[in-house]
Amino acid sequence: MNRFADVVLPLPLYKYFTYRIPADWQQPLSPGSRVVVPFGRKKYYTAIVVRLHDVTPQGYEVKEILSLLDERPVLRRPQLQFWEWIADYYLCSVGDVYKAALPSGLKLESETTVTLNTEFEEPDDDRLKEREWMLLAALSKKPRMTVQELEKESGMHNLLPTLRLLLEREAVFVSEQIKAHYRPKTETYVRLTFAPGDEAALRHAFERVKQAKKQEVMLLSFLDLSHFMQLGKLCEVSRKSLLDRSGVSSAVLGAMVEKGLFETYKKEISRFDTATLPVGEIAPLSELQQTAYRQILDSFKEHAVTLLHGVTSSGKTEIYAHLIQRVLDGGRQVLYLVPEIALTTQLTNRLRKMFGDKLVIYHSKFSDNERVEIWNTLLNDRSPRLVLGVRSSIFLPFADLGLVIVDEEHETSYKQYDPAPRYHARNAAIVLASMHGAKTLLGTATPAIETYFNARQGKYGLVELKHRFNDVELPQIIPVDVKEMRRKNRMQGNFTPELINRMQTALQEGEQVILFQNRRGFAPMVECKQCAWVPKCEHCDVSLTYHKRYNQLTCHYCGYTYEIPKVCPACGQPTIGVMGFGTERIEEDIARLFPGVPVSRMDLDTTRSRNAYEQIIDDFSKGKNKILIGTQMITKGLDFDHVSVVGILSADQMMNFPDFRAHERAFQMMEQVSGRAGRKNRNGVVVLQTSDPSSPLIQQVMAHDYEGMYNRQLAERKAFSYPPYTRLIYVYLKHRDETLLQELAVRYTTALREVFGARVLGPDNPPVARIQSLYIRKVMLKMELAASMSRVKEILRQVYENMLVDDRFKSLLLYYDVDPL
DNA sequence: AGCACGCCGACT
DNA sequence: GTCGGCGTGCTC
Repeated sequence: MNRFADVVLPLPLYKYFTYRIPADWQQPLSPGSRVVVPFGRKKYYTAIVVRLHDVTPQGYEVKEILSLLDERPVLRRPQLQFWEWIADYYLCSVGDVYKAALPSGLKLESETTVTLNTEFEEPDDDRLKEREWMLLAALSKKPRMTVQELEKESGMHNLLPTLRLLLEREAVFVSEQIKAHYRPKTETYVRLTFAPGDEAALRHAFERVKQAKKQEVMLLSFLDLSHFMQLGKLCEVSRKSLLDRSGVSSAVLGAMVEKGLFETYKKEISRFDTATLPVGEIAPLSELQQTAYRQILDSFKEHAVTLLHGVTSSGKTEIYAHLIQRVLDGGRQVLYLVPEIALTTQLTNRLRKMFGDKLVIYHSKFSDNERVEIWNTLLNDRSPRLVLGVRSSIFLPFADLGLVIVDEEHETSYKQYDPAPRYHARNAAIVLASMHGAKTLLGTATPAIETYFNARQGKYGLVELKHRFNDVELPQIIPVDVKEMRRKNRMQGNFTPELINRMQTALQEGEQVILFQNRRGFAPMVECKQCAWVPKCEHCDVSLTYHKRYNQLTCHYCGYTYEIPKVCPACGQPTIGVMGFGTERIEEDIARLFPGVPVSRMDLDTTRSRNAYEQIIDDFSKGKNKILIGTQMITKGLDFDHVSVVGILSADQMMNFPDFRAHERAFQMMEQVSGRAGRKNRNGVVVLQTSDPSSPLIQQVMAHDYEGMYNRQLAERKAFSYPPYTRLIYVYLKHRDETLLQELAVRYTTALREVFGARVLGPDNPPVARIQSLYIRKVMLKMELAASMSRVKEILRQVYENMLVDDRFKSLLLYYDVDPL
């Protein structure tokens, strides 16, 4: 047996730590197992064994593993390798990945608890100090507390020095408790104290309850529920169901337990409904879907990744279902990734009907206990399963993936932005799939430009579905010139007469309306009130952001600043101003324009709770509300049958967003919301309010011309060296002293520039310049595709090392965002 | 990430 | 003079 184990700790540390395996351990340790190890002076962490060896470490004293938590590893084979890939690619520590990957119920952490010594008396010659007094007073309220609780209770900070003094006096005791988060759910069960089928004992039991009517009822109920007479059956009944069935109080049951007829015990149960569900039929595919299905299978023969580009409502889900069925039949597992907001009951119910209990759902709103159960379910068997999950479900312990589906692959919520690991679940899933020898299918109506580029280059396979299911037509899009309406003074709040009229007609006919308002931008922008001209950066082709503090315009790509022009360069009028936002105003406008019409709003504010989102959707699809106002959220995976009008309140806000992906995003959003109009044999209309109806993007949206948008964007990306022609890495620097931060950021950027030249942009002062009292600077790196990423990362590490020569640099917080969105 | 050690300003 | 604030370094 090996003597040492290298482990990952759930900390942002860029190395593995070596511990001694206790010599007397009988059970063999294996990589992927959890062990509890001491770390630092007093902490204990759950670490994961990465490898075992016999090389005695030099230069420090090795500590011993405290305990082994698992008989069998909690990770399956490619998982550690997958973690290492993510850490390496996204420039973070494996510990960061570990933290994100494992449900916290599987990560025990030590916690210091403080206990009051009741024997303690204050000595006369060495009085307690005030802080000591206060601490003891707080502790006397509850003689046993964690340090965190004590901090809260006493209202004091920095307790540890005081606590140490008290410890020396033996006024308190402290101990490290290892806290297990996961608690299996239990239920009380009841069984008879004699074996099933023991007729004599049963007769005797009836004798004993003859005098007690209620007890007799309970006994009969038990026999009924437990099928006592059927031999070979396990005779147990949950306490709850027994009480329900018999209609007798729990006191009666208690009396029978006293008599020694019944015994009760706790049993671990699943938090999920485990009733075996019938596996339903999957609807046959239409001819077009059938063709696409075959094309996908063909494509998989040559490509590990295939893009299914199918217009909205073309029935992609049915195609997925058939592919899933095929893989499950082959005995392998499937991961079906969806963006957070697309995981609706509409979708889960459909899949439940098709795949019954083979379907496992993994949602961020599940409690931690539920997540542990899902983890264990996958860990404990390798049967074919379909996992429907959000971003983080790529970390589940799959036994044998045969297929990964990434639905709505263009969705930006697949990228984790904060905290580390800053990974893209679509791209990571592709790597995961290849580690399993599985295929990946990316599906969307509006592919990310990077993805479509890969497909066009032949790196991915490409299958297109250009028609909607049942030949429903794509909605008609009517652009309305807001600028003109404003000039003619015909706007009513944010609404053009065209939109109001369309809404009126729809409502009169009993139809519903969806209004789409892009999320309130956090980057203030400047525009010409007269002609809607928006200033752009000469070098980056990106709208400029307005910095109130300096009364300047900045490009948040290259950091270049501009003065605000006094008159508009386009129309010559002195009408330049900061763009207004009016999210809540929409609701007010509606109340005035359509008094009495029931409205609901769906955005981050109104969907915080676990059920609010479902509730809003449910109310709307049942017709309780007639108008739904929403942000991006409403664009996802929702099928409403009575929506005939979709209003896009301001295309400008999306198009002018200070981001090189603004047009791509705007197109995707508009195309996706349009898809909500007119389903079920009816055509819908989309009213698109814009100040520039003739702009190419608006034209492309009108024609549902993804290709056109793609080609035009690609040309711009090439001209300005953006992805997919380059790879981006952002370096974030944070410090609470802004002057120092600025100085160091400039020095860091200069150092990077010495190596990478013009590929380095910045430092930029992002619009959200301060988070939690830390100021932020952002440095951008644009690398050619041909550049060796490992080399680039090596240089980044090197430059950072070199900077550390200056002591002040050590207090700087630095992290990377690879392939940022 | 914590946690301990060590050096400086606001109180006794 | 002491105490507690906070910057810095280390953790197998």
